Amino acid sequence: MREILNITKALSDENRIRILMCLQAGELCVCQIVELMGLAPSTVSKHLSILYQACLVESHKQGRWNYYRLPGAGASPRVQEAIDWLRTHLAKDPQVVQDARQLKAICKMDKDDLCGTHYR
Amino acid sequence: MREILNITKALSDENRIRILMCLQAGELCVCQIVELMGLAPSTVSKHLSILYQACLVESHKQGRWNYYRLPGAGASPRVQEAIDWLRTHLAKDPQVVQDARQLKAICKMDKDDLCGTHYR
DNA sequence: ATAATACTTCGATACATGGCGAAGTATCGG
DNA sequence: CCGATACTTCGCCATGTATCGAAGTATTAT
Repeated sequence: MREILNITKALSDENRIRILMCLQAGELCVCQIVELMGLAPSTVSKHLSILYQACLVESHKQGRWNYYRLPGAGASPRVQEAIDWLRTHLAKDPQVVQDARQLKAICKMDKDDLCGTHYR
Repeated sequence: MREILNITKALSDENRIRILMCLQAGELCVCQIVELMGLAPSTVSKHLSILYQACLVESHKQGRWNYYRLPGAGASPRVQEAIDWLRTHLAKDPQVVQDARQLKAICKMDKDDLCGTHYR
């Protein structure tokens, strides 16, 4: 029950769902997600940690950058099915489609420039 | 997105998930759910209205009793899949199993006696 | 009608959650 | 080592949510 609730609670916030949907395109580093969502880095970090606790994302550190991605084939069925459910029913969602479009632009930007705009 | 969030928000509370799982056994009237959950009738009513808004339950009135049940075959895939996901991954959950057991006893009780204990 | 029943809605309260900025941590460049 | 970078954690505040009891509504019994 605890694990199921971790998942449903994690999915009960629009911003966290948007983050998950964006990760369909491949792994992203935090600064890219911050840019996309237009939220404070600390807020995004919190969202990511909630998704991580629920096993809805995996992360790995590479130098100064933390990358997050959707869980791989080794993930539990309850997690995979939950993500598949979202993918299926949000594929045409306007917000999700727009995020995917904006994400393409963000991925073309230089990562150093990106982070530079979030901190000073 | 709104509909998906209605569902995930509705499922982000343990008591509401317990209610849904109990309805697998068939439709129940509010007083039976109140007895099972050990919550105030007003609280249960609120939970049921949230589940109803999310289309996760259907209801019909029969005299003074309001019955709630899981959605039928006409329900949207997103709702059916969500409920199936819960069923699958909570089938052996201790709380869910215990609720199912207690529910059998409650269904044998007289409905008038049941409601009599919740109001005065 | 009147009273009782079976809820639902309302109002208040306590706790949980999302948001931010500031401070802390880990890594890299010079 | 020292400063800069890329986060994460902490502390705070505003909003949202779960809960209850009280009041309101609809139906049935007398």
